[in-house]
Amino acid sequence: MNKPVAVETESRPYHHGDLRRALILAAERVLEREGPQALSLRAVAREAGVSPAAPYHHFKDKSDLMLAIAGAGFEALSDAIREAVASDTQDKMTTIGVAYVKFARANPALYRVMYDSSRNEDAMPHAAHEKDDSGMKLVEEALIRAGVDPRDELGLKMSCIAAWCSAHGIAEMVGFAQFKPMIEAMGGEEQFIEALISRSCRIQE
Amino acid sequence: MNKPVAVETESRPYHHGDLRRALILAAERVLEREGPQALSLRAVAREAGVSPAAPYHHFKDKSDLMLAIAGAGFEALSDAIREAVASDTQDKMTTIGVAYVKFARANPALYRVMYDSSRNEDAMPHAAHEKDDSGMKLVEEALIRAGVDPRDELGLKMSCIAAWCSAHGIAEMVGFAQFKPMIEAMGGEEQFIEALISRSCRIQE
DNA sequence: CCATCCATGTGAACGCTGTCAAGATGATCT
DNA sequence: AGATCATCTTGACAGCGTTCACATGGATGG
Repeated sequence: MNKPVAVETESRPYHHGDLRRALILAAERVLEREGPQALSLRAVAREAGVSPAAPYHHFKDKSDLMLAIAGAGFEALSDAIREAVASDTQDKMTTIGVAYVKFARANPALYRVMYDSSRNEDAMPHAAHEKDDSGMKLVEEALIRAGVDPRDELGLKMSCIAAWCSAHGIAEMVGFAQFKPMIEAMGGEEQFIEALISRSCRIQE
Repeated sequence: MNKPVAVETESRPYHHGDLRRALILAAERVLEREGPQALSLRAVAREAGVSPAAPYHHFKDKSDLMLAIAGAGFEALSDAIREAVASDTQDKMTTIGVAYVKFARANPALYRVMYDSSRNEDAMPHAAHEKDDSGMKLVEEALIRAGVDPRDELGLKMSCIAAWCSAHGIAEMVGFAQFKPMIEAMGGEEQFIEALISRSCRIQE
């Protein structure tokens, strides 16, 4: 009944402990070290120290692996947002938005994987976004605190989605080279992001 | 001594016709027929009826080809926006935004290629976005017409960027499966998009 | 306590990809 | 005409995702 959990970089029994988890961790390592282009199934297996065919006993195919990695990413993102909410600021919506974009900018490769696998359309029924729904809840609360009518369920959800879309768009585009002069004019990326967020996620009455 | 300076509008085809252009057209055909996953250099060459190595005489590498395809896409997008502006509607900003998202939804594979190559960061100096700048101008005009102070250059540009980011975010996320119930609740994708756009791109005074 | 099962590993192979070096082709310029 | 040189082909290489047959060894039941 021995359940070997969390065998990170240490012991390596010839039969692996928890390869599934190890593969996801290895993937994150590869992602950080070499970027999203280099995130091949074989590279992950190599990093984890197993043969290229081994992952197929834990994931249906490559995109299934990516989905798992994305899932871990969404958990981390959710944590980041929760943390941002915990800090006491006045404008919760802006705080959340900035935290979101900052996460994306801090983990660009991971963020890319998260949304690339999300867009696979055919692979969404099992919802890599379950975790993100918790973020959704936080945004709804922030919106209510900001003055949106809590009983207007539809409007609440639409505002939430609109904010999410804006944050995503900003996250993806902040890095564009053509914005560099603009970023300098605003006094740094941080200010640039905050300005965009507060412009986009503002509540309207 | 006729040295045609790599113009893209109407340059003298050298050998067997204008392969460069033919490749871009072939790429768009492949894109429409088989989606962005299938858009390999070899597939494009195959579609154009040349050997896999032929493209290398017209493009530095694959991502260079993608950049050219993306460029054509941005031109088309710019046209779509211009057309939307030409139609007489009251809320120009919403009209532009809806046109933008509709274009992305109508050509999802192309749109993906456009922004994937944009994000390559290292490959941006030669600006696949030149064409999009014309769209930028249109948005600025719409903003001014909507009441933004024309003399506040920085604010104008920031509003423009914010709108662009929102539109991009919406374009990328509308297809997500988890929004399906929401789209139905709004009475169709068209209404859904318009609601999001008008929520995100509204001017604030 | 040993035999057996079966999830989990390996190795080799397939067809695909991007890329390059070397050679063929043929339009253009003196 | 012959020379030049951009263009295109051929053939090769490594790396990719994926599959198959086979090896391994910890858990299970007799």
